[in-house]
Amino acid sequence: MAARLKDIANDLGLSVVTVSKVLRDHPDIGAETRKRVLKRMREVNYQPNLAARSLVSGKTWTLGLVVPDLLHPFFAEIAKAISATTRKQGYSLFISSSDEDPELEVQEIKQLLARRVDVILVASAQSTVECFRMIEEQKTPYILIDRRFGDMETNFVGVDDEAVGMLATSHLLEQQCRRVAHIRGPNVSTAIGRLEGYKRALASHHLTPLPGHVISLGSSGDHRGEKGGYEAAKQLLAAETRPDGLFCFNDTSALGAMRAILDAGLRIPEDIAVVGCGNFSYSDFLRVPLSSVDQGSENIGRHAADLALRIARAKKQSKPKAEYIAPRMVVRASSRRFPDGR
Amino acid sequence: MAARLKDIANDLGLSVVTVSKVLRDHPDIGAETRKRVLKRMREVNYQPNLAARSLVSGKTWTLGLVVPDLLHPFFAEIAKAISATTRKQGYSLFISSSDEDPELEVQEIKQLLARRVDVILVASAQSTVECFRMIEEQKTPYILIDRRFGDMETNFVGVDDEAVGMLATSHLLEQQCRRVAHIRGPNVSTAIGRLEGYKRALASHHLTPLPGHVISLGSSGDHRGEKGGYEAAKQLLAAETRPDGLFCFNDTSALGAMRAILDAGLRIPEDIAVVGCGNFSYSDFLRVPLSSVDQGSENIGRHAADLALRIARAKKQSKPKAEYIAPRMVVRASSRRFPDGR
DNA sequence: TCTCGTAACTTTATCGTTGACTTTGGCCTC
DNA sequence: GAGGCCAAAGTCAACGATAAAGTTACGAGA
Repeated sequence: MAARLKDIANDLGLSVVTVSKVLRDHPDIGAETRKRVLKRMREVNYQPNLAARSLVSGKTWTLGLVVPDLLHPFFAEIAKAISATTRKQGYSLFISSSDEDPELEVQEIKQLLARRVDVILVASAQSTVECFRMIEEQKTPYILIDRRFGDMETNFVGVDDEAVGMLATSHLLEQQCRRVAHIRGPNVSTAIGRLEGYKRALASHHLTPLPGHVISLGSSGDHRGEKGGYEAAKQLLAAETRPDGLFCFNDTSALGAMRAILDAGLRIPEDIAVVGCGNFSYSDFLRVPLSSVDQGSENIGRHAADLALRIARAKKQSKPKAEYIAPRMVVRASSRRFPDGR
Repeated sequence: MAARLKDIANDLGLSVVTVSKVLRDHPDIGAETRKRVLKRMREVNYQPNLAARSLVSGKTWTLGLVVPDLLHPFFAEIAKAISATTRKQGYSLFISSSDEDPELEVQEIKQLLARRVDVILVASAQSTVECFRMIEEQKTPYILIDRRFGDMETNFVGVDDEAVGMLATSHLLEQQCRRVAHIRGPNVSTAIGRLEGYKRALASHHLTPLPGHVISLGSSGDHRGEKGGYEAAKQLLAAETRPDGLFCFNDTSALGAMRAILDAGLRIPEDIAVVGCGNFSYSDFLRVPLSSVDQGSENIGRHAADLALRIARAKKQSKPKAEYIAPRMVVRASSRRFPDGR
C-alpha cells in the first residue's frame, strides 16, 4: 500500500509529527533529521493523503468547473486554460458538462458542493438565480464565466458582449453593408449584450434595424446550432427587404446561415456578408472562410483561473470582482468585400 | 458552516452513529427515528463530507482522466461521454490536458495518484511504459484509451485502428483510386494500426504502396495538425507518380493536405480523393466536405466509463480487459467520385 | 421465573494529517 | 551554579465519518 507518515516515522525512529513538519518545511527540525526524512520520503515515493489533509484544513485544493458543452471549442478552450493554470499551483479541476440543461447543472453543482471544492466556476445555463443562492448558503465561493445575471453582485469573467456586437456590426458597416441583420441568441446576458452592441453600432451610423431583421434562434437545444442558424437565415431571406450583412450570435449558427444563403443561390460576401462569433479553430477551412469575433477564450480561462486561485487562497472572502476581456475581430472571406483588406 | 452528522445528532438527541446509519440505510434503526433524522437532514441540507468518508473507506468516488488535448473534438467527446456516464453513479471526474507532452502527462498522473482517485483513464502521449509501472506500483487501476502499448497487458478501450485503415483505404479503392497514398501519424499504436490496415486493404487488391506514397507527419507538436498535413501533401505531390487517393491519419492533417492539393490547382475528389479520420463535427461545412472514418468517440467514452466504474466497484482486481470499438466510414464530397453514392 | 434473542441505540477505535502545547537537554548569562 | 532560553524534538486532541463491538429494554419460549 501507499506509504504514510507513520511508516516513515517508524522506519526512522521519529514521531509522526516530526515527519509531518519536515513535509511542510516547518522551522524547528534539525538539518540532519530533515535530510534523513526527505531521503526516506523519496525512497518510498511518499504522497500525502489529501483526504486526510482536507479533513483537518477544510480545504481540498480542488476546483470545480461546469460548462454547458465541453464539445464546444469555446468552452473546451476555457477549460483547458483553467486546467493548465491551476495545475501549476497544485490544484486539480473537476470538469463537467451540463448539456445546457439547467437541472443537470444544478445536480453537478450539488456534487461539487458535496466534494467541498474550494471554488466553483460555472458557465451557467440557468435562467433564475435560485441556484446561486444555494451555493452562497454553503459559503462556497463561485465565479460566473461568460454569462452573468443582471443585477447579481458576483465574481464574473467573460467577454465584453456589447463590444462584440459593436465590433462585428461596425465591421459590416465599414464593408459598405447598409442593411445589417442580426440572428440573436437565447435570452441570456451574452445574447442581450451582443444585440445591444449591434443596435448601438447601427445607431452611431444613424441606422436602426429594419423590420424582421432581428431574428431569434429557437430556444430548444436543437435549434441553437447550425439548424437554428439555417432556419433563422431562411426567415431573414424572406423579409421585406433583404439584408446585405449578417451578424450571427455564434459560429455554429453562422455556419447554418451561410448554408441557407448559398442554398438560396446568393453569394457571400457579395450579396450578404456574414460575421460569426467565437472564431472556432476551423473557420479558415470552411467553404467560405468565416469572419468572426474572437472572444479570447484562452484569456477568459486564464483570468478565471487566476481569480479562482486568489479566492481559494484568500483568508477571508473579498468583494466580488468582474473582469471583462476585450474581443477581437478576425476578418476572413465571408465579410471581406474589398480585396485590399480595407 | 455546512452541517455535520454531529449537528444533526445533537439537534435530535441521538448519537452520531445513529444518524450515520440512517444516512446509509442501515437496518437497525427505528422507523420513527429514521423519519426524524431524514427530515432534519433535509432541513439543514446535509451533505456528507466526502473527505472524511474517503479517509475511512480508502475510496474517493473520483476518477481521473488525462487526454493529450481537450480542444481536439475526439478527446472532448470522449471526456464528455465519460463524465456523463460516471456522474450518474455519483462519481466525479478530474480532467486534464497533457498537451501531448509526456512529462506533463506524468505530472498530471502523479497528481491523480496523490489524490487517490479510484481509477485513472489515460489517452497517453508516452513513448515508454515506465510511467505505467509507476501507476501499478501505487496499486491504482488504470485504463488506456485510444492508444496502447505493444505487449502490455492492460485495460484498454479504443477504436480498432487496423479496421480504420482498411475501411478508409477500401473505400478509396472502391472509388476507382489505384494509387492510394497515406499520410501516417507518429510512431504510436494508432498510427501503426492504421498504416497496417492501409497496407492490408491494398494487398487484398493485389497492390502495394508506391515509392514515396507513405509519408510521416513531422513528430513535433506543430507538425501534427494542418501544417503537418500541408507539408506532407506537398511532398506527396512531388512524388514520382502522383497519387489519386489519399488517406490521412486524422482530420486536421487532412485539412492541411486538402489545402495543399487545392493550392496546387488540383481538384478534390476528381484528381485526388481524400479521406480523413475522426469525423469532426464541422466536416460538412468545409470548402470540400471531408470524408472521414468515424471512431465512435462517444462510444469509446461510454465503454471506458463503464469499465472504470466496474473496476472502481470491484472488491478485488480483475484481469485486464481490452475493448475495441468498430469504426464507421462517413462518405462526403472529398471522396465521392460517383454521384450515385456508389 | 429465568434465559435468550432481538430491535434499537451507544461506545470506542480508527482512517492519515495537522495545530497547539509540552518536554528534553544543552548552552549562556549573571 | 541557578535560572532562563533556545533548538529539536514529542504528546494530545482534533477533523468528520464509519466499522465493529457493546449496551439496553422488552417480549417470547421453556
